[in-house]
Parts: sequence; structure tokens; C-alpha cells
Amino acid sequence: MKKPRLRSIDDLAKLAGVSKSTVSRALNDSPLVGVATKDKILALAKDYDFRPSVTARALSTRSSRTVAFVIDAYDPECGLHSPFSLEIMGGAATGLHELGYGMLIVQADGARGDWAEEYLVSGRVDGFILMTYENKRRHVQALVDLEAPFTVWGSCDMDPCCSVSTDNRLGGRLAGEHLVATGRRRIGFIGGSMDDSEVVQRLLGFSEAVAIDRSLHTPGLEAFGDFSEPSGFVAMNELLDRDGSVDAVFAAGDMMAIGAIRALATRGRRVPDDVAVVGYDDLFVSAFTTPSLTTISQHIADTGRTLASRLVANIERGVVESAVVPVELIKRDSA
Amino acid sequence: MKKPRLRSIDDLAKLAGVSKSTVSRALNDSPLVGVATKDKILALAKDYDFRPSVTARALSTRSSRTVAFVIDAYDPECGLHSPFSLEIMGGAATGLHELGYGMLIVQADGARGDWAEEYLVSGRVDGFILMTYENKRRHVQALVDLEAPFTVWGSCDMDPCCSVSTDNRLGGRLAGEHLVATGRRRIGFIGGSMDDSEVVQRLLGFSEAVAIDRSLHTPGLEAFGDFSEPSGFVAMNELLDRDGSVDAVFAAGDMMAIGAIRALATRGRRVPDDVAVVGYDDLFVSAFTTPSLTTISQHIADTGRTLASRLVANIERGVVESAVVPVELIKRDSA
DNA sequence: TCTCATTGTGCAACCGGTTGCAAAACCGAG
DNA sequence: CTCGGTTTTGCAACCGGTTGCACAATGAGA
Repeated sequence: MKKPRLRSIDDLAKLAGVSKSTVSRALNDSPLVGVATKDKILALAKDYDFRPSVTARALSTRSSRTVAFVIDAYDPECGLHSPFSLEIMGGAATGLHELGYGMLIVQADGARGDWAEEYLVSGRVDGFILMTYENKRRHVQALVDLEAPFTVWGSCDMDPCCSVSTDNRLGGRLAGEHLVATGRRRIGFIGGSMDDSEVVQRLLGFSEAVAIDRSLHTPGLEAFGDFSEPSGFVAMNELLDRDGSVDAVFAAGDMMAIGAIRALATRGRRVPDDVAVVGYDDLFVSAFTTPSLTTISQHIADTGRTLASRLVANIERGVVESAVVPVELIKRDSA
Repeated sequence: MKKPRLRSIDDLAKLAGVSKSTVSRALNDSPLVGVATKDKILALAKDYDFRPSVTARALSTRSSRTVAFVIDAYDPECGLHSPFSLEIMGGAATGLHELGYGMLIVQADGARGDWAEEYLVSGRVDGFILMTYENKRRHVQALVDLEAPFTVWGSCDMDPCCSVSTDNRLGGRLAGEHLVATGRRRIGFIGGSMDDSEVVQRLLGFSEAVAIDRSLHTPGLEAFGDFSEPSGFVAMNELLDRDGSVDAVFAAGDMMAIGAIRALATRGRRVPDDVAVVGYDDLFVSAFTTPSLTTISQHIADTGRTLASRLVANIERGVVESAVVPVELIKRDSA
């Protein structure tokens, strides 16, 4: 039998011999419909493969069931080129889908906060997942001003603010302890900017671990990049120039660790024999570098899902609660 | 002066002392409004920072100005873990934004084609960008059956079908020629599945280049993976077991090339001194591997933009026209 | 001054759902 | 059989835009 396409809830209503309100209620599993009627309507809907218009629904309910995943286009750590952001995004997409939400990709221009209104006020999205380091305060402020539901990756001291972050201090300590335990004597640190509290915490934890013997790490043995690979390359060279006896480095991001390894290779140092390298993030590629990278895992995919579920909780129930996902040392070949 | 938030076009109409139709036309830059009226309305809109509801607009015009970027969750080359897909996605997001479209991330389940209806029929999106290898035919067929506008990455012989691909044969030839020119004598090939026409073409071009001297490459010197890094690792080991005198490999994907390099390192072969490696794709990370990867660039970001612009052309003007983006050899350290 | 185009503007229907409220249907108890 | 209460159902308004069509205003030509 030929089944004409059902355009709207009205068509389905006619077919079932009821009113559109009843159909609407049946499709939303409302208790205000009789069981028999509901079953009949649902069977019919399934039979005709009917899909109600999400647009109409959105207009009527003033909620789009869509959120924006915002990445700062020019942020080296969080831009569209950053493997880290992209992996978080994957996790978030999965989480949102499970919760029945769609995910829109938005590239924010660091300069203007205007994107927030563009997407929220126009009703395109119900909330935001924010992925940014460099302009975090500005972006968060824009969202707070708008009273928009959002979650943000990384620690955030603003209020109200639902952040999902990891225990950076613990991560730093795990890295330091591992290097100390494997007998390293001169351990350097490569960070992102010290304006970034993530970096500060990682360094802090790292220092604690190393502090059992002050000779292991001196404050001078630190260099800073921007989380990008080339900046890790540069930073490693700086460290080597400053102190040729370095026998280990802890980099606060895997891409920088990878850059450091490249610098070491260029200067003929073997990893891990001459210099051990520990990274931070556990990117997808980090298992496949040569040598594979020992690193602190932030369980990126889980983090993405958490960002998703917290945001939905905020949108639907007004719950604003930050989360901390666990970190873990992943032992591979580089240290 | 305090500016109350304008909820709708009606509010703005009252403010301007005109009807909502006029406001609607003014905002859409219709020629049916007087210039003076239009200017006045636009000024007012700007002043009050008014954003019309995209939802209402979508309902009325039956177009969401949103497209879905579909990735096959379980496809090793195109899943959410594939750097290649993610980079294309970045390009597509940029292109779509420039064209005033939003991009929704959809993870398709290879098994069911059901996602297409879910998103199109419900009016969530106007079209699809398809990123898949393994289930390409099935997915494309689903879209064709729905008469949905879409563009697909990679060659596609189905009709109607707007594909954006690269000249794989030329790419393969460039790789082969480079290896021959640098004096390699025993050149292996690592492909994805031969069911994949991309791979077939790359091998074909490669063979042409190498054919000037049949001894350079023998049909037996081929191994196949699935574009993932571990599969490249395995394939490289196979080649080495089969013929220890291999002095070069062309891998049909960068992740496999990276896996091959790891295998070579494990077995104590130096790259490029003992064995040269050429990849395919020019991923973001390929510049940062150790050694950095010589590869065939597909200009991934441009490709993403092209996917976007073709799709929009299809949606808005019904134009279905495939595109081929140029390839280029990027010389780095691995060959 | 009167016509007739030519613009410019407004009315009202429509897009396809949701939902408050009234009314109908049903039920058991008295 | 009537009554009061509990389900079920339907009507109609609403969400916030777009657009066909009728009508008003304007200006040029006769």
C-alpha cells in the first residue's frame, strides 16, 4: 500500500480521527491521552514514518534543543586546529546526541563577544559549550551578561559558571613523581602562559613532586609556549641552551611535548634514553608519536560528555554545578 | 536610555510605526519597501540590537539555513577520531559560516540510514555533508532516495551526486616520482581497502610512476590497512617480513604512514636513511611527527570549504556539480 | 484636473507545532 | 437514574516570522 507522506500533525490527526492536540500529546507521551488513543496514534506515526517538525516545535516551546560548541578561532590551544578541542568536541557531540540535543559548531572571534547574542537571542541554540583559553574571561563574561546557560572547559573563577576541569595540580604531581621515580636528575618544565591557571596548577603540582630534592628542578628550568607544537619546539631548545644537562621535561600539553621531542631529535638527544618527556592531555595522536608519549590523561572524551550533560542539566533544570574529571598517568615510551 | 528588549518583529513595527510586513521586508532588504522606511527600520533594529527569531523564519520559509556534517562513527578513516575528518570539518564550518549557514554535527550509525530522515524530514537541516568511506554507497543511496541535497567527500559514481575529491591518481604518481627521483630501489605500497576507489587510483598513479623500471616495485610489495595508525604499523611489518630490502614506502594515508614510521623505528630502521616514507593527506600533525612527514597534500581546509559551498549551491540553486581539488607534494624529512 | 501606472504599505493567512481551558465522556456511588 | 468526580478530547490562541493580494499614495502624462 502506498503511503502518502504526512506533512504535519494535522494529517496524522485526520488519519487517526482525532484532533491535533491529541496527536501532539500522544507524541509527547503526555498522561493526558487515553492509552488506547495513544497507542493507535503512535502505531500510525510509526507506520507512516512521521517526523514532527522540530522547527515548529522549537518556535512553540521556545527551545531549540540545540547547543553551540564554541571554539575560539585564533586560540592556538583551542582553535579548530587544536587536536585537543576537536577531541573534546567529539565527546560532547556524542553526549549531546544521547541526550537528544544537536550540536552546532560556532567559531568565535576573540575580539567581539557578539556571537553569543547572535546565536542565543535569535533562538538558534539554547546554550553554549565554551572551549577557549586565551579569551576565556571575556567570553564567559559575555555569556554571564546574557544570562545564557553554558559550560566551560577548564577552571573558571567567575560566577555563575559551570566549568568542567581536571585536577591540574594532581596531574602535575603525577608527572613529576614519575620522572623522579625513574631516576631523572635535572627536570625541566614547559608551560603555556602563566596567565593560565591550568598551567600554574600543573607547575605547582609538579614542583611539589620534585621538591623532595631541590636539585632536581630549578625555577630557571622553565620555558613557556602557547600549547602549539612549534612553541614546544622553541621552548625545548631554550631549555637545552640554558642547561645542557637536562635529562627530563614535563610539558603541560601533548602538542608541546611533541614539539619538544622534535627539538631533541634535531639536536641528537635520544628520547627517552638521554631525555625523558612527559606530556599532558593524552591526545589521540599521542599514542602514535615516535616514541609514543608518556602523558597525563584528561580522559578527553569523557570530559566532552560531561560538558554536554552539565549543560543540558543547566538548560533543563537550571542546575549549575562544576565538575572535575580524574587524571591518570599513561605510561608509554617517552618516559 | 534604557532599551527594552525587542521580542519580535511586531515590537519593532510598533516602534517604527509601521506594520510587521514592512519590518520583515526591510530586514530582508526587499525592494518592496521605501528607502526612507527601510533606513529608519534598520537604524532602529541596530539601535535596539534586534535579532529576528531564526526559528520562526525557518518555520515560515521551510528552510533552516543549517546543514549536517555527517561522520560515520565507526569508520576508522572518517570517524570522530580521524584527524582527517576533523580537519575537513573545520574547513566546512568556516565555509558554511561565511555563507550564513550553521553546521550541525551528526554521527551516523553505519548500520541504519535512518539519520537522514531524522534530520531532513523534521526540518532540522537543509542538506548534508557526508564524510565516510566504508559505508559510502549505503549512505549516499539513503540521501538520493530522500532527494536530499548533499555533498560527499571522495569520488562517487552514483547519480545524482555532488562529490568533492582530489586527483588521487596524480597524487599517487607524484609520490612515486619523488621516491624514484631520490634513488629508491625497492618501493612498497600501503593502501586502505582495495574496495575503496581512492586507494585504487592512488596505487594506479603510483604504479605508473614506478613503472619506468619494473624492478622498483613489485605487485607483491603491497599491504593494506584501514587508514588507521595501528593498521599502518601492521602493514609495514608485513612488508618488512616479506622483503627486508624495502627502501621506501608510499602509504595512502598519513596516519598509516605514521604507523609505518613507528614500525620502522621499532625494527631499528632509520627514516629516511634506510627507508623513505611518503604519506597522503597532509594532516595537521604530519608536520610535527619525528621525522616530519613528506606527503601528498589534499589541501584539507580548502576541501572542507568546497564541500560547504557546493552544498549551499545545491540547496539554494539546485546546482549539482562535483569538484576536484588539486594535490601537491609537500617535501619534509621522511623522504 | 482626471487617469493610469508605479511604488509603497498593510491585512490576513500560513508555516506546524504546544497548551490553557472548556466541554464531553465515562465511571462508580448513592 | 442522577450526581459528582475523574479522565479524555477538542477548540482556539499562540509562538514569530513570510508573503500573496488588495489598497493607498505618489507622480507623470493627457
